[in-house]
Amino acid sequence: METKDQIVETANTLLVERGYNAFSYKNISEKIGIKTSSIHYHFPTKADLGVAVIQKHVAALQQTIQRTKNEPPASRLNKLFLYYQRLANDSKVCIVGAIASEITTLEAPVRTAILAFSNCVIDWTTSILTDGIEQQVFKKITHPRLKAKQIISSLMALVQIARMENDNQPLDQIPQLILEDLTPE
Amino acid sequence: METKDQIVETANTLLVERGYNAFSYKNISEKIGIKTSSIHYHFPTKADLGVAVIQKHVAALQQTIQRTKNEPPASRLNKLFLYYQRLANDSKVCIVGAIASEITTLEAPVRTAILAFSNCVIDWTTSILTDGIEQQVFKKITHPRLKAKQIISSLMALVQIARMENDNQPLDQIPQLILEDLTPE
DNA sequence: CATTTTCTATCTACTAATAGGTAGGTAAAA
DNA sequence: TTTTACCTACCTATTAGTAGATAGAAAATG
Repeated sequence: METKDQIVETANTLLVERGYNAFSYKNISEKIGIKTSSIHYHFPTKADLGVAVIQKHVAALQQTIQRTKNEPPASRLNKLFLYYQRLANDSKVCIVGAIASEITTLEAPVRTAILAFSNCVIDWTTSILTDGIEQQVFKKITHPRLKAKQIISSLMALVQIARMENDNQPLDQIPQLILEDLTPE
Repeated sequence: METKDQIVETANTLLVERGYNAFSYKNISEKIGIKTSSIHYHFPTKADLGVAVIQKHVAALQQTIQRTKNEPPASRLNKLFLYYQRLANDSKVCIVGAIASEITTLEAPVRTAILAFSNCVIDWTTSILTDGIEQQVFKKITHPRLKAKQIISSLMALVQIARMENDNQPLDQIPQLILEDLTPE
């Protein structure tokens, strides 16, 4: 099962680097030294591969959610920041951002998968916010889910813009900015 | 010079709907009833067309900037919100967002053009903020340009996520949220 | 003014490259 | 002996882009 993982890993890199419509089985085959037909053996269609890539992100996120569930809200929020900071460092972007602009061209299963992942991120962020409000480390927020979406959105697009600008430390001061906005008083 | 405009207009719609790599000369030719070779006559390469589309956005933005330059900061900010709200209503996205995820696959002139447009938007937003701070309708901000980037980013990605979710009123409460954050006291 | 020439915007017909995907064979492992 | 994981060889559709013809408009010339 090593090749299969390698395919998903390579597909992920290419997808996040170039977008969905600009990566091909040929790209992957050249990178890992395998024929395109062998990739079709593991993932009959490109949609299958796309879904697999997204599901890997879901799995990783769910692990992070589990692993940090007992940490204080501020610390969990920091994990979120760290995720986007690492992306920026590697000149990568969030997979939601990578795929979102091509959504109308995607096969239904891929659309479903990316929507599920996006919801997962937003749900997690929302729960961090509501926990923080409850514990009074964050100020009251009228619509926590909307605020969560706003935070995720800003991180997502900041990373995209940063890559355009060849800036790989775009989020150095952003967490502070967001935290200030969330702090009560 | 009507066909040329029609090509740019159609290309823009397709680009914003499907992304850069998922729209083709054939798509355009079918939509406006012309052969692909005729499009090549007006725009020899796809990069030429891409640049033309982006430059139309730049021109429109510069017009808005000019037209509103004497309005109060809050009103100008509202124009910005309105722009993104209209996009969301039409299930479209900001051209920066549409192109950003494919940036590594783009021809240099297209990259340069989109970066210029992006900077134009950020510059304008920054000047709205600094004017507002000066006139004391907005609270003091340590890094206005960063704040501007954050605002634009959140709008850009909110619109993208909204289209994924088939939500075409995603920005109903966002302007209020941003304004609260900017208001002094 | 009439004619010739050039220019503009389109067309038909083509190319080489690439896309995702399929059919069927094969060697080794289970 | 069946399954797994690869291979070669192919297919059809599409891509961006080119070459060359043509009809009509505009401009230059006698």
